Amino acid sequence: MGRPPCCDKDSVKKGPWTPEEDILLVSYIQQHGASNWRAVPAKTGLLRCSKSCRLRWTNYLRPGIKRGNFTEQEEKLIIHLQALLGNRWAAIASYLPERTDNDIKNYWNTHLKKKLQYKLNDTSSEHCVNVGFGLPAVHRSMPKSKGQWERCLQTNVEMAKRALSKALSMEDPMGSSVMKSMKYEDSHLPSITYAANTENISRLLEGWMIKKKKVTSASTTISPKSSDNSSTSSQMSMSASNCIVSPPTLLGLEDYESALEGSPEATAQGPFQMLESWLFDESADGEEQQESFLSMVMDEL
DNA sequence: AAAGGCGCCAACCGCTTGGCA
DNA sequence: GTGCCAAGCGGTTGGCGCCTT
Repeated sequence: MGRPPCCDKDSVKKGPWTPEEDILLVSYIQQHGASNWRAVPAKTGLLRCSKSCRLRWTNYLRPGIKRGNFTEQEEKLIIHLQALLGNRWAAIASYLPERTDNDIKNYWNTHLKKKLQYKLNDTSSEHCVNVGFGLPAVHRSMPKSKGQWERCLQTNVEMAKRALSKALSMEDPMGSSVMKSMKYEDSHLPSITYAANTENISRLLEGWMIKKKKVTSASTTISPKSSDNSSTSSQMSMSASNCIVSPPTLLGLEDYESALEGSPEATAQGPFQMLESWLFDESADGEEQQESFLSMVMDEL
């Protein structure tokens, strides 16, 4: 007994979406909002399953999505965040306004992973941690012996902290530009580079975006993707924002904490203290701490 | 010019999570 | 407490286009 299919597979269309389908979906969502996906195929007449509709909207049609080449800044931020969070693409995407988790995941798998592997091969393999900025996830480069493993872990934690520090640093043009763009996103619209087949849709949505932007521009809360351009897309990214507070899951919490005890950085003052408790203390109110951490960082900018 | 290889990315699959009755 | 359903998420796949021979 396998899992039942999410939809009636015989009558469901698969493969690339046509512009006509896109328009049907967009106009439905304009009228009814992006909720109750199960009803979407029936109401729109689309021969697609609800999941497919949701995915199409989330990844390509929703306003405010930037497509095309990743900037160097975005690339660096992805690398840093991947080192911190692992393959939690939704969490990473929550720090990159305008990019979807799918996009980031694809970019990581096709470009960044290879790039980093190449760099790693270039550098010495004698140290247990070849992890600088741009390293794979913390849990990836685990040496075999326990002593090595612990040293490695400590270094990784420190690296991760440094990576975030760099990403958030005022001095670092990348960090500041990213954070500032998060803060002031509402004041200047990004250059949207939709793929050819969605260009028309984006034009179609333009008026709607402007209308929605007026409603949301009052919001000044600093949290990942908090300044999404539309109320609908805010809805869509809500879950992604919510999930960023969990610590990496492949290593035990105790391991992280014991590793931190041995690290001089563990006693660091300022934002890192909050970052650490945010990262490592699951029992705490993570969301609240995350908010205050980010607010603190933003205040410093 | 043609064929095969390869990389990229849109879309799918299926597991997990959260909400509700 | 339990089961069901909808939605979220990450891994994987398949097709298309570009590159190389």
